[in-house]
Amino acid sequence: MSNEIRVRFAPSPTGYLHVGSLRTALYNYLYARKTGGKFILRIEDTDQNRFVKDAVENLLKTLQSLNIDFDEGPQNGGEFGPYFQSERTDIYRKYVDELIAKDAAYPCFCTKEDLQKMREQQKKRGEDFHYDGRCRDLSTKEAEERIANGEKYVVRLKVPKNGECTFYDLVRDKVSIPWKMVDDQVLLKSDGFPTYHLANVVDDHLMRITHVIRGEEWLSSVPKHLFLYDAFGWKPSKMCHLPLLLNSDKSKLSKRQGDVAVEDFLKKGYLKETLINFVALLGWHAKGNKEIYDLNELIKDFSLKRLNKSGAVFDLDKLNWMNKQYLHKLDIDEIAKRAKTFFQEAGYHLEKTEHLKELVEVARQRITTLDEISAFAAPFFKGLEISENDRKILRTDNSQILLKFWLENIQSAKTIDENLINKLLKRSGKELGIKGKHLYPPLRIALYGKPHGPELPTIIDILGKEKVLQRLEKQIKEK
RNA sequence: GUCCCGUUGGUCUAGUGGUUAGGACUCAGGAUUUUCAUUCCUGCAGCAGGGGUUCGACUCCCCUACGGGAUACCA
Repeated sequence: MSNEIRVRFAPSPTGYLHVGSLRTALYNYLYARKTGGKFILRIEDTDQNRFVKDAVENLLKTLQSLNIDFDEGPQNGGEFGPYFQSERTDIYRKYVDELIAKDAAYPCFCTKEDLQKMREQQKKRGEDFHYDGRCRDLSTKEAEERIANGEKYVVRLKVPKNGECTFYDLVRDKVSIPWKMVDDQVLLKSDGFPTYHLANVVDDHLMRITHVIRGEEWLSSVPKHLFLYDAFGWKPSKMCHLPLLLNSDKSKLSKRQGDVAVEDFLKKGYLKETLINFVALLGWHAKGNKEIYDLNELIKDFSLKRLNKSGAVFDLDKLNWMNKQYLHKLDIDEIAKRAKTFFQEAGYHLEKTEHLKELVEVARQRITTLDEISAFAAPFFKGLEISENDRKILRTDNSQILLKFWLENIQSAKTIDENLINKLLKRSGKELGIKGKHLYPPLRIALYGKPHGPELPTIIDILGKEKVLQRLEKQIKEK
């Protein structure tokens, strides 16, 4: 049991699930499932200024809808809770005291104004900002007195002044960072909440996290964390820093350049299978050329050893291609079920379910995202919007003869099926001398509103006899 | 600025001390299809640059360039 792998996804609830976060969550999940370990969700809500209502609910809902589930976390509990950091402040307090006692941290009484002044002076001298350590060597007595007097304070990390911190990252191997680049970071804020650095280390230890798998933006904070582990006398988790997800200009993937929220992609009709598959391949790849993976296959093939080192551009073109793959591939009933939401949103109702299925089948071949299905299906539900150019085609003598012929024959037909339609198509050629581009486009325009689209038998079947007759009649009258 | 990390076609990537550097997306052309879509075929295009090490480097080492990240009482 003691060598069980335990990994965590530790988002801060800022309102929505970022696709980068999804990938981080996914890799953690895959690693846990691959190794038979545990996957833990921990909410990093230590910033009271960034509190967003319902953010946690949204997060859980989104992850759930992608079938990523946790072994421990806010919803299912676990023996290492609570899993909200905001409910663990007493714990952090205790460990901060321990750090101070061990001379690894110190109280700092500098105010925001003091820091601002410090910043300005350093800027004048052309230096970059760092805390100058003026409270670092206050005597214990003085510090205790000032605290007793009710002075506001924070607790800072007492980082070494010289040397460098060397560690091994599972993705990047050996990394060295000089201590002089590491600031006396605040660990405990004046509101009593911890900063990320403290909470993260304390919780990862207490929750027995064996592998920290997170974004590369944390790489340069690792020395602070290792310093804390060391001060506490704890064994650090293994570090694994993932390459970043990038905008097409190669900057860190951000909201400014398009959608980054998983829920937005879902709303737009990207399938969960696509999202999982696509994001999994941004920074990881198994040997070989396989690139369509379902969740189980990912679990089977996943390995931290095959993580990439360099950032990956989130390419919409390829996402679209992959979504089409899944639209074609997934079970038709499943697609139909999911399409219902979009039909409902558009206010479309089909009486016969077999027609729904038929419609979804032709639609899935021609759309990129599922939300396009309502526009694709519109001609079956609403009045047709025919372009002026297409109307001209309908008004030709040729078209009028053709439409009348079809109207009469369908009117008198007992059953209308593919067989009949094909016969009529042939007879149109033989008896009327109308074929090819004089045959198909006018019929399709009259019935579907556009010269391009599904096969005629399909259109006619979904429409039903009554609507077919109405539409043919209308174009004959409107000549 | 400083520190850290990275660099195989436009994008995602496979790959080896000796390969015609492989696949996918995109794009272009073609075939099939009544149309559209699908599918299939073909094509365009790549090891950032310079030094080493080596009989031989895309592959190992160093430098440069470029890109990104970090430099908060945010995570």
